[in-house]
Amino acid sequence: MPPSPTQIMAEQYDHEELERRWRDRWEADGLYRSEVDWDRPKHYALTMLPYTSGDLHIGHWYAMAPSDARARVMRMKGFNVLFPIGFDAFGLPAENAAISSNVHPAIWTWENIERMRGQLRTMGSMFDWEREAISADPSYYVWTEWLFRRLYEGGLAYRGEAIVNWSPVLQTVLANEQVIDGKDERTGAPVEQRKMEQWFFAITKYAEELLDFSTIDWADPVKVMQTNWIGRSEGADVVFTTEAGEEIPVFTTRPDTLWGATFMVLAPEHDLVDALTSNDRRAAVDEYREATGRRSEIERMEVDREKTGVFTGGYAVNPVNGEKIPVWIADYVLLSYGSGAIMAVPAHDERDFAFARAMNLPIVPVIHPAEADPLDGDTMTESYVGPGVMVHSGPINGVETTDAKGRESPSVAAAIDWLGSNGLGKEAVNYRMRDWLISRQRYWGAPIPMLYRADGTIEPEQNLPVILPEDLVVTGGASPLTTDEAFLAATDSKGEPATRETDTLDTFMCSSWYQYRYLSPHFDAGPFDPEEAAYWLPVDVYTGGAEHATMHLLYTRFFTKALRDLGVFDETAAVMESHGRDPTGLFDEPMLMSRNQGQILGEERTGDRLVIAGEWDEDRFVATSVRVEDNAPVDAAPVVGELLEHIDGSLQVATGEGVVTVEVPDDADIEIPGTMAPNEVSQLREHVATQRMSKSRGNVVNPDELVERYGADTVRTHLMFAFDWEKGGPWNSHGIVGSRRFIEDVWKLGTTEYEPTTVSEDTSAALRRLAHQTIQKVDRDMMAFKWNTAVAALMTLRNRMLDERTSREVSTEAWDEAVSILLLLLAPIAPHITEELWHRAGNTDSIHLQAWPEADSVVATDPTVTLVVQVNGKVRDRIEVAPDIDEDAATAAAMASERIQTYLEQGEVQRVIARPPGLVNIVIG
RNA sequence: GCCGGGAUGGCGGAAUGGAAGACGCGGCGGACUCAAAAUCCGCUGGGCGCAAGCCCGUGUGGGUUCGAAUCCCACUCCCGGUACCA
Repeated sequence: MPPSPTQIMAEQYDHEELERRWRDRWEADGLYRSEVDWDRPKHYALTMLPYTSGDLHIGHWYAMAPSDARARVMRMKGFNVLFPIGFDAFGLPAENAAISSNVHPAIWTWENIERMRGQLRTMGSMFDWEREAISADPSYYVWTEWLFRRLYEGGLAYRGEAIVNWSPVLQTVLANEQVIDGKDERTGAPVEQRKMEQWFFAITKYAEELLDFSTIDWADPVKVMQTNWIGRSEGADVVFTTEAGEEIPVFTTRPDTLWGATFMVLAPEHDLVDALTSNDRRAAVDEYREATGRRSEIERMEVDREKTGVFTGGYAVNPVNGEKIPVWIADYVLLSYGSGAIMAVPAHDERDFAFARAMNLPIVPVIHPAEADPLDGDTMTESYVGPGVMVHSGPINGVETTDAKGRESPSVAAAIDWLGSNGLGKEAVNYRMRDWLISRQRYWGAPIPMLYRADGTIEPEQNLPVILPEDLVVTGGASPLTTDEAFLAATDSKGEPATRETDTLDTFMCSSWYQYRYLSPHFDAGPFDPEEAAYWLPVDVYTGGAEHATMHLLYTRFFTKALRDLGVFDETAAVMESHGRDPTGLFDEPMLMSRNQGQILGEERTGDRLVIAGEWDEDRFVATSVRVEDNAPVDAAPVVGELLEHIDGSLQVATGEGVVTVEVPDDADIEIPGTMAPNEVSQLREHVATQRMSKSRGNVVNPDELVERYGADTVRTHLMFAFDWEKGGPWNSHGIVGSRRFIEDVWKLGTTEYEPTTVSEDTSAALRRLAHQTIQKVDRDMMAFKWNTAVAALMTLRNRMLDERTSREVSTEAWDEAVSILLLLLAPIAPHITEELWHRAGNTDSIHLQAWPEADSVVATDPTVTLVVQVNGKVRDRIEVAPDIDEDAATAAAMASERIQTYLEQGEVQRVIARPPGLVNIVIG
């Protein structure tokens, strides 16, 4: 028997040679250059730009490869696609590297970019590198500065006060992550909460508009989180007065309970605390304020925490009834929320109640609960927040109160109206969201282009850019900008000497507008070229980490709205109109659609199994020898188990009976098979739990090694296949072989000749049916960001094709069509191998320039479907029926089923639920 | 604490009111091989049964429904964010 074509040895799949060859070819051909073409529909796909952390890790691939694949599908669907990349290059880690490794932030950053570029290229993504933008490049940050100036001139940037982490030892401000337990992580010195002058953006002016998501398709959880973050609440501003006549404004959502206010609480940092504090209370107040400075905001907001606070000795007058009430300070009141002061109504507020009970303050109920006895302030055990009728409340006595918020509740409406007509307060809306603090007392960031004149006035620098000097040394103390004479010396617009601002900009500002810089990174007449922007804007689909839900994704929305109002898009709108594109609403939001992936965590790793000899010394075990042995039985030595942790020469070992602490003296024998003697304790492998990858944990998965071993196509396919993308999860190094086998099978299918023996029309039709169903499935899933099921559908097609290659019953036409569909659908996911096989099949132009396959719905329709027959909800039979079967016929078929008969005899048929063609449920009783 | 998300075989996951476990990893059995790897074929949620088949099963406890992994209520644990990590 002559060898069948399938038996001919297929050419070896050499991923390395093939992938490199095609990447070079694509680059030489300019395959991924995106240029404005008003005759074609555009698609701007964007993946969050990476921070220049050093090496790309698997998480970057996880974020970018699917994003790239989807952009490729859009391109095959006929869109002119822009898919750019760049680097978020300013930020704290560069300064940390400067301190720990004595390398300048600029050098560290540019070297990292160089390395990351190379790594990104191996991904085979369709990035248009000619649009690369880097936020730390002067050609970029000149426009960051320029935009700051526009916001300042437009009244959206202002100087204000904020509390910062101040390290008295380092004489600088620390990031929250640098503060551990109230201490500086580097020096261990206590950190103070200090009020400082800072620059802010007035994002709260846009709070209302930011609550409107009606024009964008973003993930629901993000919309909910942003809505809660903004935290709109309705109520009233009411002014209390101190005995000295100073005003204490408060915001309250419950102005109807003003008559129940029995005390006030100010944030310990509140400006009036000093004035209110009596001499005999000063020591206690000062001590409490200092203690508060050591607590984080998260700690302070914990509702369940035991309430603390001190009396200032001062009193305020309740404007509604003229009563004198004591003023306290407590850390549960935050300076940054509302006015930093509250009226306390312990009878009807949970936290106020807890505070009043803890401090023995009076509790006066002003709501008579519906359908219950009146409340008694002395005996209540918890605050009452439900509906009822107002009592002891002067003009609003007898008014109903409900669970509704704001004016919806009659009592709140009545109180607001009464306060208004008596000039004691007015209706107000408060937001939890604060203005955006953009000042950083740091070196490695875009300079804030402002000048301080000798007379104390300020003005923006007109000569941009303000270049960040790169000849300074980062010490970890105060920013070197604050002492650099050459940087500080400036000239104002009148030619007078002035001093430069030394704060730099929050890196979130750099990343709030990068989607615009990508359009024309070399454009020097503005932040972006209106000719490009008019065509490409807005971003059609944005993907990135779910961890950016509130901050980055809110900031970038604000930024776009602000730029719109400042007229930055006016010229772009004019260009749009000249091309017949209506710009209405196109600059209200930066990204029309947004979806977010989860995080890839480090792989869980078991520690070495240790066999330890020695003897017990009370509750610890002192080792004479430690041996690594994978399958050692539990009774091989006194202590046998997995190494969990290694701390200062002692080992934590998980044995069958719990965790044992093992002391390992210097003279103990240590034996690790497969390593060179002498062995040391430090060579033992500890257990690593799944958690975020970091260099210090040693659990970073390096994509370079995976690419070298399996090829970029396999790595891309696997990342899209092995996870629920929106969820993420721990990396598992074992599963990738399955994706590699899939790619190898595709190689086999694409490189071996197919020749049928006896063609079966049914088998051919069945393969065609599956191929066209696969088109439907893959198309739907890729559009819906369900990469894993798209790849699974392709694997299913692969499985069937391998079967039919053996059966040889499929016609050549059906076979060739299936191969072509498989390659075209896989091309966006595995761009290299599909390009190679496409060319081997005799095509001369790139597979990535082909049209996305369209399913023939007639070919894809199944001739029969399975009807599930249930009795009382349990599956008892399955019958093949026509897909268009009606209710009566389905019921008849189900009742006629042989297997069902025994069940029908067991009782009366009560009901039949028919959901043709899939299900009939017979309820018997 | 607050806001958002999650929990399904040994593992990653699929199924968003109608067949639980698609697809893949791993495992088990077999073929090929002197042998191993690779590859190929078969099986693979748990239990009972010679079998036909039956029972149980989606973090926990309750509920709605003819029918619940999916909807509702209460809870447990895990992940992300919490305003200077990005």
